[in-house]
Amino acid sequence: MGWHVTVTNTLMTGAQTTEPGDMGGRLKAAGLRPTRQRLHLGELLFRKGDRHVTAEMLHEEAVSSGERVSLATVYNTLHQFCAAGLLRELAIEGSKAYFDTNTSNHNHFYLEKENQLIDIAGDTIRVAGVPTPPEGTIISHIDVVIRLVSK
Amino acid sequence: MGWHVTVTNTLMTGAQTTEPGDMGGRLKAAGLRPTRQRLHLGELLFRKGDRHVTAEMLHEEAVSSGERVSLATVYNTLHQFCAAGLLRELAIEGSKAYFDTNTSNHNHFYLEKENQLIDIAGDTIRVAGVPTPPEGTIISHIDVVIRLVSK
DNA sequence: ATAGTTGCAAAAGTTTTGCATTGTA
DNA sequence: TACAATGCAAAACTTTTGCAACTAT
Repeated sequence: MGWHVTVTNTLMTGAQTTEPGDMGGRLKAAGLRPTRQRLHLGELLFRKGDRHVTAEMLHEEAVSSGERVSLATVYNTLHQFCAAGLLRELAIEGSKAYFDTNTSNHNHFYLEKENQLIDIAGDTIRVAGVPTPPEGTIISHIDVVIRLVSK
Repeated sequence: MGWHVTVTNTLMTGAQTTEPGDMGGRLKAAGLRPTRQRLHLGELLFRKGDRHVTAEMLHEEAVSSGERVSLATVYNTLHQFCAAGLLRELAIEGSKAYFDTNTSNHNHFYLEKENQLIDIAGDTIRVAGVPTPPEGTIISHIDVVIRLVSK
């Protein structure tokens, strides 16, 4: 059995989230009440193009920018946004969840030293040779993480 | 630019860890003193073929089998084994580290419902189209996790 | 002795839960 | 007024650290 793979070389250029629009509308469309905290967190997440944040980072940012919000609410909001399809959760490192504002199919470089994630556009990397999944299961999604170290 | 990939379909059959041998020797070879706890944890890890464990799971197993050992020591031991190249740490799920007794290059199915990992032999999956890493960095390692859900 | 190592109690870090409060109809 | 949804303090869970006890010269 053969296979053809066209190799491209594209990094994502950021800022291709669905249009920031008015947060209120977006939240309602997702079935979430547009509360003060959610509006503020939504602005922080989606105003600046594609982002990879931890709960701790977003909380710090919210507090710095003047919003009174607890870390617990940031966690709950991030999970609600995930459930609503506005965010995707990434497992990159034990004991710390990252949330990605880009929910389309794509992959990541991870710079271990800097704890930094860089998007790789979804049509760049090809994965071939995936075995048939065990009986009774189907593939939900394939994660590829390319771990980088300093040269 | 073209590419050929031969698609195989191989799951790992387990029990292909480097020979269990005597743990004492293995630990010494890795530069670790063969203490009672390390010997016992090493037996649990390497006697049974390839395994994917969390610290909590291994601790529970050790205690059940009669060893007096704290969870902290299990963590420390797992990390020492990793540093010595006897184990590899996997980031599969936020906030829980898995340790794999198979340190060779291979990939994983992850069954979300059961929290179960299944090895896929290293020569099965091919990843093509990886972009050039950012200046000053090199690829240390590519993780592919195929997430499964019940049909 | 003593220099280095080990194992664990306690501390730190991360995430989830329970419920008083708020918001909506 | 009733009913559901929200936000956060507190609880739970996961991991790391500091140091007393131990080991091997």
